[in-house]
Amino acid sequence: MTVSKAVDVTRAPRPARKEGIDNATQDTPIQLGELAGLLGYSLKRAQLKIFEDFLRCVAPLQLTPAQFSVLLLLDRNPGRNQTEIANTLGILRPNFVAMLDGLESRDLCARMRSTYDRRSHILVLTEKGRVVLARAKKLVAAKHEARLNELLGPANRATLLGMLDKIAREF
Amino acid sequence: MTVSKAVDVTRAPRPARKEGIDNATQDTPIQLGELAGLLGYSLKRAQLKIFEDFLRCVAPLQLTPAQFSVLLLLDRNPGRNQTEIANTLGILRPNFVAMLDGLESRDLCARMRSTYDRRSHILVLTEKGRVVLARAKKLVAAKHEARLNELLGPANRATLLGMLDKIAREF
DNA sequence: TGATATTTGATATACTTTATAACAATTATC
DNA sequence: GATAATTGTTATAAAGTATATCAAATATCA
Repeated sequence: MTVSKAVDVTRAPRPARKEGIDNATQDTPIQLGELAGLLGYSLKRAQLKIFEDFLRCVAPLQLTPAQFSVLLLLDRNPGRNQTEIANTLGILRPNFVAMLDGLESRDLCARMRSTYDRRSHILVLTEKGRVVLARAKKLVAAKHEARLNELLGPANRATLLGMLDKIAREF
Repeated sequence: MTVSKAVDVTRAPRPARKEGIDNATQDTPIQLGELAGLLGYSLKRAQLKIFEDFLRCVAPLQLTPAQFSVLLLLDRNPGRNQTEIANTLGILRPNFVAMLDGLESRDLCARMRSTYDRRSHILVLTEKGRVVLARAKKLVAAKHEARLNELLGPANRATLLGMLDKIAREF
């Protein structure tokens, strides 16, 4: 229904050539044009690639990047509640509930009512959570980040990280 | 229901101090820890920031980054069909249909049946589409990319772009 | 040539991510 | 002590992303 009437887009029907403009360009690669200079475009494509690789590397542990980041934060910051962890990661509190449900049902972390503010749930890693996190760290370092180092070199990798952090913080 | 029993996580109830571990850490900023060294994490945060800014800068034209990228490709690559454009942008063909419906309903582009392969829809920018794209390019260059140049400097921006492209292509 | 396979755009559908409003329980404020 | 704010939660919706399937059209090849 959104399809317009059939129109010949070829500049002119040339009987001598068998192909119109749409066929003539078929073997030519599509030009990205100014898209190749757009930082946001490259950023998005690179991010997708890196998340794909992260998922592959850590597949044996069935952890997404977001789940891994939660476990990391819980390990480094004991005694924090849901709101604090979610805010730090840019996760909205309502969405963090289901995410924690998943981690808790796998016995990777636990919620405990704070005795000082009974509204809060203090988040802690379980023993299994610590084990899984340790394994995940090793996989990420040995497979994921190592592959990045191989591609960019340590110095470039550090430079890249610095610029990305600057954008994330100051932009 | 997923909430575990109330447990006091404070190491020991010390009567002399009014605050347990969960309260004592409340004024301390959360430590990102190794999260700060994870490229994927910084990449994601930076990408979100950049897309937010893109949306702000181009808000008068009501274009998302994805829509902008489609218009750019159509302008540079006349005579291509939906599959070619969608594949280039990493958009799945079924999802590209609704996206094109939106652009076509705003008279920014049009589908035309190819006379050489009547299965295909040749995509073309409308006159309005060209005008809107030109305005969008100016907004992006003058506001969005200019701000990035200000933050990073032209040389660093080019370096960043190069590394992101390398990741997107070779990783 | 004609039967079979492939391609194209489209529909239906589902899952994930992200976003907002509202609620009960609890705590803070004045 | 009344009112406001916070916490975790539920419900819900809008995007984004993914797969299977279909009819029409084209390609393949025996």
